[in-house]
Amino acid sequence: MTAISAADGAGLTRAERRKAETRREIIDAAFACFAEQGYHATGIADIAARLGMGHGTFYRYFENKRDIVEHVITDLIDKVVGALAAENAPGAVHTLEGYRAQTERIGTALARIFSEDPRMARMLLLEAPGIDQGMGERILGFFELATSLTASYLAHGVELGYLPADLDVDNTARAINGMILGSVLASLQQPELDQRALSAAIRRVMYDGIAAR
Amino acid sequence: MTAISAADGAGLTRAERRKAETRREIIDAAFACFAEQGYHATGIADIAARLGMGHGTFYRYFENKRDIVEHVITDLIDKVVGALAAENAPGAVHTLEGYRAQTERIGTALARIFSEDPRMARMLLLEAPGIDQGMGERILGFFELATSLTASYLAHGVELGYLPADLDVDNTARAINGMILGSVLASLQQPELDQRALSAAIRRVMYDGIAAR
DNA sequence: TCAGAAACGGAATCTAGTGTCATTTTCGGT
DNA sequence: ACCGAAAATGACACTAGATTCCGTTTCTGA
Repeated sequence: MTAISAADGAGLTRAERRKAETRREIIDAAFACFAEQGYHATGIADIAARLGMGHGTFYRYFENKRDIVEHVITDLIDKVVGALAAENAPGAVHTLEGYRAQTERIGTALARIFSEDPRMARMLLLEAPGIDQGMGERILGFFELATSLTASYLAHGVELGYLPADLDVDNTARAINGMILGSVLASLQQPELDQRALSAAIRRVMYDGIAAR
Repeated sequence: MTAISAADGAGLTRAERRKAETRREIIDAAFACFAEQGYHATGIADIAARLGMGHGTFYRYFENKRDIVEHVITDLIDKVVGALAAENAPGAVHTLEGYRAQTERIGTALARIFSEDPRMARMLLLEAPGIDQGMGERILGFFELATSLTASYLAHGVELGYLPADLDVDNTARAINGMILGSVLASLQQPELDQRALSAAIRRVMYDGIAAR
């Protein structure tokens, strides 16, 4: 019990730190494989090969294939949630103008995170739901979470009066999140698409509707 | 050459008609299996068993697993496209009021078709994209198609002046279709959800925006 | 430098499905 | 009722991967 808990980083042995690092590398490699070839089409051997390790080694770090994909997805969801949380909270704004600016920030943040690495959207939207029942539920649950977050933004606006009192908060939240989802999908099929314009179109619909004034 | 081309139905032998019927049954059974257990989790044997036939028989009607799922998806897409086509064409309307009514009809038709059989949405949105690269493209292509259809509706409105001249037709179409997609997803996780209210919320966003007047 | 422990690697094992085929059953016509 | 053709069947051969195992290598600490 010599080197244990040297309090560097977080009280980890050198070995433990290296192990964590390898796990990280495996998660990244697995993400790359899954996103590029698809979950079912990639074997454990592919993941190991990408790191130049024997595939037996893989099992020293993760239980099985299902285990690794679980970690990959958790990782991605955390990233998205983190990006959203980084923008200010529902209650941080008090006027329609402020709210509009906030939605713009959020939209920009999402657009950046997704267009910066298209594999992320591919994995989350195209691959993950079809992995198995459980993963499908998990992705749906994530949407659900996003909906309630958006709903709380809207509810705040209704309370302060800069959004109409009779707004159907939950369903409107679903509609808004749908637009965002649609833009992510659009960027999947046309990566060169102008995200800024798309995001602007969404805000215009949100605030003005489409009718001619 | 006795019974050939008796011109009943469409010039088919009795045997041919029965064969077509069996194909239909297999497609339906396959759809049920794929939607309920997932594509990768269902074997040909499952599909055959559901019809009480030997799995060798399956191969007398379809090439292989990929072949059958292709047919299943084609079938579903045709159904959706059919439901959309049944509503009147982009050019059938000449006022904002008419357009609003048309969107309401379309929304209702979609809501009905999807809530009438939740497996359809499950299959199209959760299962299909992850089957393989090609199927993923196909689903994305379907969204693309939907986008251009919506865009043509919008373009028509801009031309006649009941929609604003500077409307970003393509991106707005993406936003609108996103809302629809969002509502289908929402109904997947909460089947009891009030589609009518959700659809109304979408139209309200579309026409009025969310700002307090 | 050495002994024991932990990490590796990849051959070997196991399992699950796919797709084939020789055999049996059913069908349609006479 | 009988015959050849067509359809159905399910045992079987094969393959692709996932997971396990154990001999080998690399580390760690003294």
